[in-house]
Amino acid sequence: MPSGSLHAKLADALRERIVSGALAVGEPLPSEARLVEEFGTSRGTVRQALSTLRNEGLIEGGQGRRPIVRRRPMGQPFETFLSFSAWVERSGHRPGQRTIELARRGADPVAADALRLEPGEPVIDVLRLRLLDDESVMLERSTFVLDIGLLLFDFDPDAGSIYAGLLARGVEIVAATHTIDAIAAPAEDARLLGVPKGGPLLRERRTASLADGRPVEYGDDRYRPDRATFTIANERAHHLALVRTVPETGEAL
Amino acid sequence: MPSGSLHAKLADALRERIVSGALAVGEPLPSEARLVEEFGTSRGTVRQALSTLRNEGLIEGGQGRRPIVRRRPMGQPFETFLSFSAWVERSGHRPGQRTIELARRGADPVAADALRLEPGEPVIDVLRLRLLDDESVMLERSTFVLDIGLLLFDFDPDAGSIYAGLLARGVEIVAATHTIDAIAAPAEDARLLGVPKGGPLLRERRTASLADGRPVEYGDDRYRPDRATFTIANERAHHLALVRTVPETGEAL
DNA sequence: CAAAGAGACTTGTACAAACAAGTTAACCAT
DNA sequence: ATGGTTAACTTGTTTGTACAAGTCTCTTTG
Repeated sequence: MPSGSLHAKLADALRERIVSGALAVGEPLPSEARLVEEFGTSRGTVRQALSTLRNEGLIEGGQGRRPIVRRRPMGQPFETFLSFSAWVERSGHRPGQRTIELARRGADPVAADALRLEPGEPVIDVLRLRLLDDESVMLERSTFVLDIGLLLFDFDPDAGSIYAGLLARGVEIVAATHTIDAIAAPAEDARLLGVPKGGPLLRERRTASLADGRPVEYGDDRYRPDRATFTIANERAHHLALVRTVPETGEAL
Repeated sequence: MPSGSLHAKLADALRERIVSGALAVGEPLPSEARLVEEFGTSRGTVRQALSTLRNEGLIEGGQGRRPIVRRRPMGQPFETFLSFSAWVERSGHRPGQRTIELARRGADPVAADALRLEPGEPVIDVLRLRLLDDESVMLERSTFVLDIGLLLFDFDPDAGSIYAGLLARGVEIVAATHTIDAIAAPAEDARLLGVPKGGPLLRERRTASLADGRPVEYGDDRYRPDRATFTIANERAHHLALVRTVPETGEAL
């Protein structure tokens, strides 16, 4: 999918060589002069493409030294993090889901706050049990704003990813904030997930937004702690928007 | 600290206007033509500086529209995430610590694996109770490789951040991998943190490395779940190296 | 044999020019 | 007033040139 501009096409071409293995990890890229020759563009355009790859963390290198391949790009980290199905498939397992409830009701105070609505405003609630190789792994409580949530009635939520379904209908989620903590399993959650009541659950709360910044989904996912963890890699250069926060006293379950 | 090149100085100048508030969040930047006029450089140089800020996530905008200020840069997200003291101070609270143990012993298998050592090789173990406003919040078990760990005997670990002390001695940690999950509190941890035995704890395991990639610290931090959470903001454009993983069966506590 | 130097090669920086393409605001006509 | 068109302004893309600065290799020199 060449994105119109020349430097984008060039970046795509070089990225393709990296993912395909034509350029191995650790190997130096062709010199800028060679790329100019090969693609018939100016050096500025070549440098623009290389800058893109550098920002993606694919290549590194300094002055006087040809840039070298740092690593293979991972498919779509954003998709993977947002979509349970995509994550499970990437891990080499088989995803599944059982929709327990799909309802239209008034927003509870927590979800309303996250979605910038008034408590009681109509929203669509979804309660799904998520499976990994037929084993219960995660309990997902999602709240969608009304106009987006109504789309969920158009397709079978048991079929697969809700995000994929929404995307196919033109709803493009481009940003999300995730908060991760641990809670003691309430009776209902413990029963559905097959863990002891009061035992630890890994919780991820999520607010997902569209390109214009409007939040459209609030989610509360609870994982069996022995089946899921979160991993973050951060480097000094590549500053990550990752923050530990102190919740206000009394806010906890 | 102007970094030599013109475009770097220009980026520094604009960044300074943003952090100082001279350019408010949401406000458009001066047009490229104005910046060319003001700084007396070419447009290419101006665009290079703007590209830097864009990559830092400070500005955003599209064709035909002046870029607008997205947000204030946070001081040093890497430091904040690595250092408990820095995190607590940023949150407006008072950090504290009580060193329970500082010992030289053989590496346990888990730490040895993370540090690429053989089990039993000598390492430095640190066990510290971390306080937030005089309240126990986190239990930190760190294992340092020998040459780095020996430096810890030179300064008082109760004084403050170990990272700050190491940095002052020329040990610069530039990369880290964090894994977050939830566990049930063992008896000893429960007693030290003042939580019920078997209740949920938020655990962060960490491997920190130097610039050359050598891992020098393995850490296992356990938080009271009502006093700490992890928050991640990710956007489609700004791909984050953030991955959920499925731990192997039987690996859990 | 080792160290120093020269030269070729490479990437980084900076300037200049021109056109493409999107946005905004003013203007005119209905 | 409203709608559409135009014109000015803005950022995006591309090419060209020139020099600075770092890296590497080969050769010369001690």
